[in-house]
Amino acid sequence: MKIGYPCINSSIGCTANHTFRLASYSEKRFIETVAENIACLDKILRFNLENNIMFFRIGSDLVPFASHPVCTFNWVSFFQKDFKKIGDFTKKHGMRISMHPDQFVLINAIKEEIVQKSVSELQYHRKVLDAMGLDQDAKIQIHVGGVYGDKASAIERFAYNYKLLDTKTKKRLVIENDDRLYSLKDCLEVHRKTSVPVLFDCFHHECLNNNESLRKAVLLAHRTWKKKDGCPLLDYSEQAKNKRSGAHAASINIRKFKKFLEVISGIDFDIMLEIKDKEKSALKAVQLLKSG
DNA sequence: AGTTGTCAAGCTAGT
DNA sequence: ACTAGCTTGACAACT
Repeated sequence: MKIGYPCINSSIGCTANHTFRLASYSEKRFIETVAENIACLDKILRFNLENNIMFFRIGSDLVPFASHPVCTFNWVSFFQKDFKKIGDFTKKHGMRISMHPDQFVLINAIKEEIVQKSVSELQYHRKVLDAMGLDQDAKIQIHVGGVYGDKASAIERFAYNYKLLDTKTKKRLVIENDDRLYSLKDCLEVHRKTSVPVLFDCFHHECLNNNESLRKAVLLAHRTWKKKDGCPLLDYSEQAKNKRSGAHAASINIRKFKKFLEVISGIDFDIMLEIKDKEKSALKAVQLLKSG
């Protein structure tokens, strides 16, 4: 069981998510920014290794505008050695990597243009992971997408468009249940049509479910992963106090987390902690596992 | 140096 | 018909 956190480390004074305005795009600016991001990513992963945090989600801004038409620069070959170095480092130490494109990726969109842009964005993500030389266990997680007034058709469209994706992208793609539209049950239906693994988000499941018990839900999602996909992934978060329902907690409640681990005991996952204070909560969780 | 409005992309729900 | 919220950081223009 690996513990991870997403995109940002607030302890080491750099971020791998530098971007800039589209209006100020230039090849020079682009190269400088990507170089800066990769250098920081390297630092983050070294910090993680020292602290036994063996799972990390790389932010989508690592290569800004990578899927935008403005970017014609061949960043994959230009940064090939740097990506490879990072990939070698993570593989050497058995660290897990994932990515999570944002809400604009909708492969079940009705408009063909949106589907095309989404496919390009997915291809950008998989090119990063491929350039690092990572195995099929380095995943790209997305939500199923919009409902467009008819969930059954939207799911059909997802399945149809999914089959049109290139093999390299398909191998990395997993779907996550969300908190408003696509429940675990919906995701399992998509899985039956496509074989895409289901990444279980336990906090979203609290917000939207079909009365499955937590352990039952976890088992159902776990079953959708094949051996070559690596250890099944799971997103963990908690409700923020005094915030709207669905808001992520500022810091992990280690007692709640311990209880959660007891509920899923005997079922192995790599767990991503979607908690605002990032590596700080991850450190607490790692400590808990060590002591337990 | 610090503050504030704005940023590639889209959906849904509420007014 | 229109907009806030998602979830939130980081840039960039302005004090």
